Amino acid sequence: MPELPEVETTIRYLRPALLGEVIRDLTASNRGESHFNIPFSEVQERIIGTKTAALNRLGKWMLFEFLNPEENSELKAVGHLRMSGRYKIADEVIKHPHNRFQIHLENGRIINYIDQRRFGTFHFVEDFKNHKALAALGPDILAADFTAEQLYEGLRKTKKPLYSALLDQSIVAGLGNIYVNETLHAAGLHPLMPGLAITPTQAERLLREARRILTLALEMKGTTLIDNLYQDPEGKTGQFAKMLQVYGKKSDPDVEVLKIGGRSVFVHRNTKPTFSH
DNA sequence: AGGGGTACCTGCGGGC
DNA sequence: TGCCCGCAGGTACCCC
Repeated sequence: MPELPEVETTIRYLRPALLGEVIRDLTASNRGESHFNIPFSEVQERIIGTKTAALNRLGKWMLFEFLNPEENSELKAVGHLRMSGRYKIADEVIKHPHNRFQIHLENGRIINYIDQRRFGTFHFVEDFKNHKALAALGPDILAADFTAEQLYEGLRKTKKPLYSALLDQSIVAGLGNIYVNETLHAAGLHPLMPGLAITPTQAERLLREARRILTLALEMKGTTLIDNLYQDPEGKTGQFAKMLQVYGKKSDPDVEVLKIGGRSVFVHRNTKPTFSH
């Protein structure tokens, strides 16, 4: 589910709720212990009594930093929402069959982690550099110093179709299925075009359209589709779904559904598979 | 090395 | 109605 706009929206709500607040307790329910990479009792030992010092985003990954004020020691964790994770800020432990764990703050607020499919992760690390997936991550697509030239270099190295190359988080981080579909459509490029066929002009257009779409999606607090699975930490749904041009439009006669790497890809019939520019 | 297929888990909607 | 299949916004791992 969540891609860059949903993760960034989540972080923007969580930051003011978490930063500087002492964690009084951590509880789990509905098999929520499975989200952690160490035994739950150890998670509790480590995190209780700390306060959140930082929360940042890299691609779709969430980087947590906690501080133990007494020992003056640092604790780091890497979180991922995967397909169905979301956080919900409340004054109680939300009654929900998918409420997996809860961060209880000294001020009475409770951060609930809800995840239908339980793919999401909350892994403690010695250092962010040691985290395999983070270490392999390419530049964040919204990073100010990421350029169209870099995107061009990244894409032309692979013979993968553009669709797969843009999903590849080691080339550029942050895009998922929805925003890749929308970006390719807006840029007028066919998902099956080989990455190595990209031109500098096309890479520039791709980056410009991706950033335009992501920025708009951010303003609209992300995309919520089936079952309201994605909600921001205040429980509101993202409004970008109404802006989608191709993603999920399987009943639109102007949109063709392809299968690439086992996933559904939506192409407008105006988008020609001729790979010239 | 890179790329494809599959697994992880739960629930929903469509077709029969 | 009810069952079975396919599908869902992501990544990790195995295999060639």
